[in-house]
Amino acid sequence: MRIYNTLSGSKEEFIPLNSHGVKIYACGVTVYDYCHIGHARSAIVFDVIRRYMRYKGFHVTYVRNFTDIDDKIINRARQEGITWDVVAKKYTDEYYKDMDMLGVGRADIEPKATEHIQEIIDIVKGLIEKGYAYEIDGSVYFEVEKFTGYGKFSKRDKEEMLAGARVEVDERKKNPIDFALWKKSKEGEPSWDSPWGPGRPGWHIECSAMSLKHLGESFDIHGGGADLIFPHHENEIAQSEAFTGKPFARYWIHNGFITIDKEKMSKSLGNFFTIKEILDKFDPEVVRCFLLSTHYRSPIEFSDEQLREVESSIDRYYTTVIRIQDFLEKDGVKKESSNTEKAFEQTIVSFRERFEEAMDDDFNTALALGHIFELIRDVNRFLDSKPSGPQVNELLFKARELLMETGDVLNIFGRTPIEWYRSLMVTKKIGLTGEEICHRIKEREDARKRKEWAIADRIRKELEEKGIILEDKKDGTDWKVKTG
RNA sequence: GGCGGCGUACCCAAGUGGCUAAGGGAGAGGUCUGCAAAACCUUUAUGCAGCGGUUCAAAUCCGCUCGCCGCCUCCA
Repeated sequence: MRIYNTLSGSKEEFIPLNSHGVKIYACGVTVYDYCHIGHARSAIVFDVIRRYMRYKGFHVTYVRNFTDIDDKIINRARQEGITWDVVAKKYTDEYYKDMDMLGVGRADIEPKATEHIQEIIDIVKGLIEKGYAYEIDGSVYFEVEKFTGYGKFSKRDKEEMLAGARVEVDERKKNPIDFALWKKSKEGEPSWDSPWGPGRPGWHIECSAMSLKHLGESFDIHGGGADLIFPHHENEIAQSEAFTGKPFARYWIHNGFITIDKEKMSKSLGNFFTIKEILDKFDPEVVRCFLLSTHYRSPIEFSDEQLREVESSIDRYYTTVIRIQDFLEKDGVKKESSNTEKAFEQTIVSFRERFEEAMDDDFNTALALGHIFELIRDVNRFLDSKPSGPQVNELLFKARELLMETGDVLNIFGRTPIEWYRSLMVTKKIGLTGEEICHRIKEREDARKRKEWAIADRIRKELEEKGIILEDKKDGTDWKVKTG
């Protein structure tokens, strides 16, 4: 398995510290507002990485934190006239709702900053003792100049940073780029007791404390959005390595951004969509598949049009599943096996290899999806050849299993076609019930028996206008929700 | 200004030295169908922003130019 490591700026063979266990820490969210689709991307990317690692047989310990105390939470609490912990609780709950919808699994450990105050204080104390940090008036800062490798990770010149940026106002830090480990609380702000008086943790220190506690001094993978590379991860490395004297994370994985009109989606620009807003219009599987249809490090341009296209492509999968089911239920006459059957068997045999090859290459989900859709086409082609023979059912069964198994790594394709259409009825706001549709189909079937085509066609058209497509098959008429 | 990334068909998107440049969506034509839908087949890049170079061989490596974006402040 090869992974692009931000640390080296190139793809590296992945070798876990421990041959069977992989330890992953991903930076989670600050719970002060609803999550937007960018948060979803990061969560889904690491969810897939973790799933694929498990698929490959690794025992994964996955840690993803919540930042539940920080300036933004305090500000939000002030705005809403409630306490900070109520804000944190509310948006943590909302986060879970969103992630559950999107099929993002819970991490094995989900630590919160405020549950690790003692660990944080211990590290800050240790850093002061080792001479890497200093206290000024109840706040503690990390002294960047003391840490030799500072800037290496984000490829910034430390000397230049130390010399420049003197715009800092009213700070008594030794150097403007020194960053807070512990912040003295102002009157009325939430605070915890510490050797330096009442205060709260700085932003970066919580991740050092929580990863150290739950994964140890050195672990395999650390990740998050690419905007965390500097200063967050640079600072985390400095703190952690200064404190433990050991190398921190071995592989650093960063996902790219979602863009709107080519610009980064962000809170400050206001060009964002919340997960809730999108899920009101699109099925979660569509969102998930959309986010996986581009390599995780590349930017993705968000648009409804793209989502609709993905919706149509997922429908292609479920339509094929229906075809397989119809075929398996028929259980036709058994004959000699044919050449098409042998070719199809080859496709199936090589499929898993191609899927893994794609995923092994820095989690290339876009390519993996390409292989999946290639298999779907081959299944359809095989079915069109009207195959018969002792092995046909077995092959189709195997193909369906492979699609579901690889889909499971991406956590897509996990439902039945019926569930898919039921969900589309809701997201596409089809103003009809299944019973009403069946009733119309029955009427149309009667008309067809009488060969009253005009009536039959009118019913078809009516339903289509409401978003329902009819499919006449040998033994009856099926319906589905129109996509795209 | 410093550092980094991107530019592949009508749209999205893999591919980063060598078989016919994946896959999805859209369009056109066809097979099938009472008509459809679905599926399949054919078709839409002698071409990978432009120019030059390295090489037997480049979308893929190097240089320059143009265009777009990100980080350098909180940020997934």
